[in-house]
Amino acid sequence: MTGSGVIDLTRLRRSCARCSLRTLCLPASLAPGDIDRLDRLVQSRGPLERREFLFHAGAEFEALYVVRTGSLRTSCTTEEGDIQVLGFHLPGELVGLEGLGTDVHQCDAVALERTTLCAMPFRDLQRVAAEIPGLQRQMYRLIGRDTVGDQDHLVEIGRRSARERVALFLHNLSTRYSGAGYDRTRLQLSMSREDIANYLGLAHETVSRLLRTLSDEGTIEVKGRSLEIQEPGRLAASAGVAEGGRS
Amino acid sequence: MTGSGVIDLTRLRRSCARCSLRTLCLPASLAPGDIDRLDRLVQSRGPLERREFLFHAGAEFEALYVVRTGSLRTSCTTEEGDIQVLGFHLPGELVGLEGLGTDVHQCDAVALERTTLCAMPFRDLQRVAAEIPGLQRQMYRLIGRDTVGDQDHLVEIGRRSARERVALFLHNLSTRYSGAGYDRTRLQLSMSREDIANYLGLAHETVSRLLRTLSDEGTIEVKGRSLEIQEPGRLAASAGVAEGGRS
DNA sequence: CGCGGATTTGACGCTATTCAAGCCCCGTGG
DNA sequence: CCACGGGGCTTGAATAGCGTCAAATCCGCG
Repeated sequence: MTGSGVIDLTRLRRSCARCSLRTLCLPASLAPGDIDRLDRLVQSRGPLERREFLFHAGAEFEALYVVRTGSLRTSCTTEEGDIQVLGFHLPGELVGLEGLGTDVHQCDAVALERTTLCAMPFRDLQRVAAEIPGLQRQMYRLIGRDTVGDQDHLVEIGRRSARERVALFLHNLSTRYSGAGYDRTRLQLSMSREDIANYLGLAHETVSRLLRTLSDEGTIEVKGRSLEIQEPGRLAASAGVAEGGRS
Repeated sequence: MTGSGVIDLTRLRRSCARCSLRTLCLPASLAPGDIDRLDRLVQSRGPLERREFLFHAGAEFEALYVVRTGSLRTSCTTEEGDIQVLGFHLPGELVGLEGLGTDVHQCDAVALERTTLCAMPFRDLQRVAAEIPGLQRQMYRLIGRDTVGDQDHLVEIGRRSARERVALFLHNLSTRYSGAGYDRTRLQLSMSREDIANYLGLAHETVSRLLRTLSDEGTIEVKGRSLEIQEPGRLAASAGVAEGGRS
């Protein structure tokens, strides 16, 4: 599991206090002493290689994870064997919440590229959070953010045309990446067209076609999985949102 | 549903310990003494009449709510003014979680019929939960259940035919109602066809047509908003799930 | 260099939407 | 008590948008 980047990772891992994602993550607005306590329970996890699973549906829920670098896909498989992609998890975002209710993970989580994470064993986290109100509060914030993310997903795929879905998807990705400190106009997609299609409730051919349409219009430029947003305003308009809006 | 009226309700409200929903709700697996503490912070709310709002998007997040009797619809409005129905909330289910992240409600919540609720001021709840591990644990369970509910919704509307969506919707309603102690075969729909359509990402005409189809097949019997499931097995099959399955 | 999976593109058909009209149910007021 | 009105629901017909199937091309990787 802990592949070849150990040294790097260890350094990165050393402390939440120095983590570039700390304002997005659990340490946000914690006192230095409290961050130290949190630090002691956070475990490095990974790197996971592409296609490697973080957990499977049915596995015991042991920890919450935050993506540090890379990305994951969560999905569940229906009885007929077809897959519904539930979400993509980018740096600074939480993974594993769905296990909270039953202590068993309800979906699969798989790395889309080389991915590093922080694991927070839930039992320990709970114990420490009970003593640090700010940490408790921040956990709830992350949970709330996650809930709102699910809502956004619903808004993406309910009663919208395929074109709007694709545009909204790109717009949301851009917003989320920029929140984690990445360039908001250049996206390196880590998921396949099939994944996107499945996430949006479309056929992968449709996704492909619509990327081309948006590209022909000059809104974006696509080359394989690298994508540049050339006209953010037009993209937002195609998505049916005000520029910079949340969903 | 719970008997005929007000007296019953008042008595029920008196204490979580006697509430018929307690095993679904926060008191689950709490010691009697702890239930008393919880009791002291829980406030009765309502009844809300049909069309009355519990909160609006943008309102300050003050409390979590659990539906006691009746039902609510949560929805959000996009910039173009069209509505996405996010969820229906039945007895024993949580409302208001989406406010957790930002301290501001992200959607509207409106009663679909006469509805009573328990309100748990979040500040107090947090304080007490910090001292009662079992309560904290149960809060997480409810949150997890909510997350899984959102996932189910996604599975309902992603990559499924209209027919499957409608069947799955009814199947889920039936499962949820029976979890709260109601008859699993007789449903009294509190939401309009329009609401259902919006929830499922369909046109209301389509919902109407498919209810008729299922009815013609003898799977269900529909008369306005009262609905009887005559062939649960066939309904589950139409929904594409194993009978009794979760989603 | 060549294989296999991912992506693109085209042609065609079906499903669900849209538009339009009529109906039913229920509450309201005469 | 019945007539009226209106919103919700149903039904029909025509259309468009998206899915399906099929084939070609691209690309990364061994």
